[in-house]
Amino acid sequence: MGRSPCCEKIGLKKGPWTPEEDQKLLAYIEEHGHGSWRALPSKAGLQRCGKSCRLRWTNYLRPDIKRGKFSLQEEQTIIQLHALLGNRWSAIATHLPKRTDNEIKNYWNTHLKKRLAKMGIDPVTHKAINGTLNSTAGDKSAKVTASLSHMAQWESARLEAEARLARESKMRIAASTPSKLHGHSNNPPASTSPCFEVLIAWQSAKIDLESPTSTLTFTGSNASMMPFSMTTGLELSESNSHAWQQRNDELEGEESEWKFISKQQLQGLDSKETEEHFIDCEESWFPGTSNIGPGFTGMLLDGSNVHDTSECWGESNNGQDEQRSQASGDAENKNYWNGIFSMVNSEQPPQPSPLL
DNA sequence: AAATCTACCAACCGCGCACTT
DNA sequence: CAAGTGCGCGGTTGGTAGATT
Repeated sequence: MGRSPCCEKIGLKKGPWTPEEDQKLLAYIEEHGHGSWRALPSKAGLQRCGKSCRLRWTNYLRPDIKRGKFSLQEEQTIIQLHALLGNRWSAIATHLPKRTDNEIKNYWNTHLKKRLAKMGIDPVTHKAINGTLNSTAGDKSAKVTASLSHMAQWESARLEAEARLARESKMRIAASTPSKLHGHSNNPPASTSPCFEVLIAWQSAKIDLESPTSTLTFTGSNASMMPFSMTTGLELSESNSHAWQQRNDELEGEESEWKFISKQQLQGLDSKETEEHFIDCEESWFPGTSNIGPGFTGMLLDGSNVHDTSECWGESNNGQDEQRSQASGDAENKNYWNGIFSMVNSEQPPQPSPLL
């Protein structure tokens, strides 16, 4: 289908924004919200395309933007998430509060990509280039690659859930308390808790988990197996509740330490409390995750870490102890996903990677 | 001092998706 | 269902400042 230009190009200014233009845009959005970007420039008295205004706002003028040098932790997060997600900068940006996708993309292209290349790591695949890295890491590369593939798959599912939450949250906010500064798709408002729904998505997905190496797809249809509907937030019919509880009970034996949040627990919490509750319970959901290690980057770059994390992710020790491996399969599966979850959502500073 | 190179990053462009008509 | 519209995303470009020759 053909596409009309986003705005009349004739007579519209391009190029760097002046302080006066910034001031106009800022003042207008602070007073009215951005509303329709297409209509904004004329209303705000700007000779700019709406798209340009949106870009200027989201990448520069927004008040919740952190500028300046990236910290080591931020760098590591970017590398780890890039290994998981590839060039999905907006998705990566959701894990780096106050950083924009554009800024992250620029930083990757100008700094991190080159640095990885220098270290002998392919910045696209995050794999060693022709055995540049030590042999231990090379030996594990197949496992790492397989894990990567699954992590990316599951992270995509997780992001779907996050995106859905953001949309619904936005709608709820719009319906209840009109907010002037709405529509920050790159960085969902801090007051919402992706963590909550994300955990549900992870939990529901886990139910279908066969093994860490299984090839499965998660399309969100698993919502029916969740303790409450993804689409309605905290709703749960009695029948579904019962069915869920049954499923929960079935899993209880082998998954005893996996905690499920009851409807009553959920309803008794407001959003903030809910978030805090989940922060609190994260430890019990994912016991021992604080010792996951230096994260994916470390695993990629450091052979010793490969060993450590492969244990966390449920890799058996090369069939050396088949029986024990079989018996501990469930626990390993659990640790596998615990490790991924911990890496992606961990709030604690990762240990410095030896090669960074 | 001037010319050239390099790095950086704000901004632009085109595409695709979701929603509306 | 098709066309139109708005918006977000990712790739790319172009201007500028600093470094080097």
